[in-house]
Amino acid sequence: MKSYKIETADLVEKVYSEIKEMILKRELVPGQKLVQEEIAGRLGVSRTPLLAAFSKLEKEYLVESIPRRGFYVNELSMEDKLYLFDIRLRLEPLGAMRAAELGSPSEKKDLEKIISKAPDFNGPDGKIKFFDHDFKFHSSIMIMSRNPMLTKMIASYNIISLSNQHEDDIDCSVSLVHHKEIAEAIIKGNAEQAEKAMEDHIRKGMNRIREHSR
Amino acid sequence: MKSYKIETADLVEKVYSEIKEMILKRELVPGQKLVQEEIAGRLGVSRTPLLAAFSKLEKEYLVESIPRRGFYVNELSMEDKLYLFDIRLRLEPLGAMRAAELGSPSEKKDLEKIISKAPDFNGPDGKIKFFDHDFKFHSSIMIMSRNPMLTKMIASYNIISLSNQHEDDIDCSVSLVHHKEIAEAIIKGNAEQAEKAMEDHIRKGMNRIREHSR
DNA sequence: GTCAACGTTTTTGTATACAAAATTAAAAAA
DNA sequence: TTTTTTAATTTTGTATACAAAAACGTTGAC
Repeated sequence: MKSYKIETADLVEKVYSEIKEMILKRELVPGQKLVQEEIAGRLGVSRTPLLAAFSKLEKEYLVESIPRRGFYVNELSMEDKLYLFDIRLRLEPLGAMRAAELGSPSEKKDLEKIISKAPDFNGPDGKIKFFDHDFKFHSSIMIMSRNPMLTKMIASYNIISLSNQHEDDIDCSVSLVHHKEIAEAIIKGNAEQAEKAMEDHIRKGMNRIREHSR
Repeated sequence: MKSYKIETADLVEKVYSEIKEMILKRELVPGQKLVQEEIAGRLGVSRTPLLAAFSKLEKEYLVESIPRRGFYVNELSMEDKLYLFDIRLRLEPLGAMRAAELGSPSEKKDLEKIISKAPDFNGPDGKIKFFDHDFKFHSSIMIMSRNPMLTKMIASYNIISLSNQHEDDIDCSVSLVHHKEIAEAIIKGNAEQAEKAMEDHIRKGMNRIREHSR
């Protein structure tokens, strides 16, 4: 049945964020083919807005289009991951620096809260919870940077980076210590220290990936 | 008449680049409404691939979607441009550094050639020619960086073209001196120097824009 | 002459239709 | 059995159809 009521302001945008979220939540996993009718059915839309949403996601490296074959959740090779890290290694420290300079007191309080209210990451779904926490932490810093373009860019890179990360190559406890250091520098308003701490954090992640490949 | 032959590998991509070119060449001007049937007719496609192309362009900030109103060519504000510059200031030095480390001898020769074969930028269309030259110079360094994501990112955000658009009286000669310094460092394989020189160059451009706003 | 109300036309948003390509399944050959 | 061929099915790419919203024009009131 064809319904001609306009439910949302922008269906393409809605579909786009829903798929993005599904990728972050690992309901859609790297390498998986996105069969259009299936996804469309699941989201209750037709293929027209879906195509537009896929095209947006493609620009963020979240999905890959293989002509005449379809769209796939992007699966990063080792090299791809390192390329992405090279970029994150430059951009996230910038974000942290700006966050220290420009973040509002209330934002700083929220950041503090994210750190202190971190749940327990042991247990069966601990890794998933950690991914979620990690994403939230990084995102909120980018938002604090007051550079909306940077925020959007980093958000998508982090999603694809996280979704391609193997569960066994993360070490929550180490990351949490880094996070705390970064947050402290930002809250203090020490831009240089925040930048450096973030750079360190990303570099460690990069090294872990590099080691894991051997 | 409905033709069901597949002419191109990817029509969305083709339409996207055609519109992008029209915008960058100012055949479509900021603020202009992109009436779908009209553009579709002009490009000989239907509105389905057009919507996807618009959605991609929206992610690059080249067009803006106003729900139920349509798509409009977007004009970047001064602030937006500075946000982009902040990003560019981090990414292009990275590209220059990697180019110095990883660029092949033949690529270095080509870069040398771009510098030495620079045309005369005086005269009526000198500005256009300079933009073209500038774009080629920066792009080829990004390609030399061997990081395809970085290359695509810089290209897709049109960071280079957009930064220039703004300047009515750029000082070619200063830029050309910078370019020469950057190229020399890259050719020598001095990564650190290349990085620094590029950072300097971008920062100068940024300052020019900033001053221009007052 | 300005403005409001109403009808007409255009344009958008989204579903659907359908040819061609890709995939899968089935049948035939080695 | 394994491989190859061929037919059936699914899926993609893109045009088209059509309801709802927006834009435009016209008439009539003030």
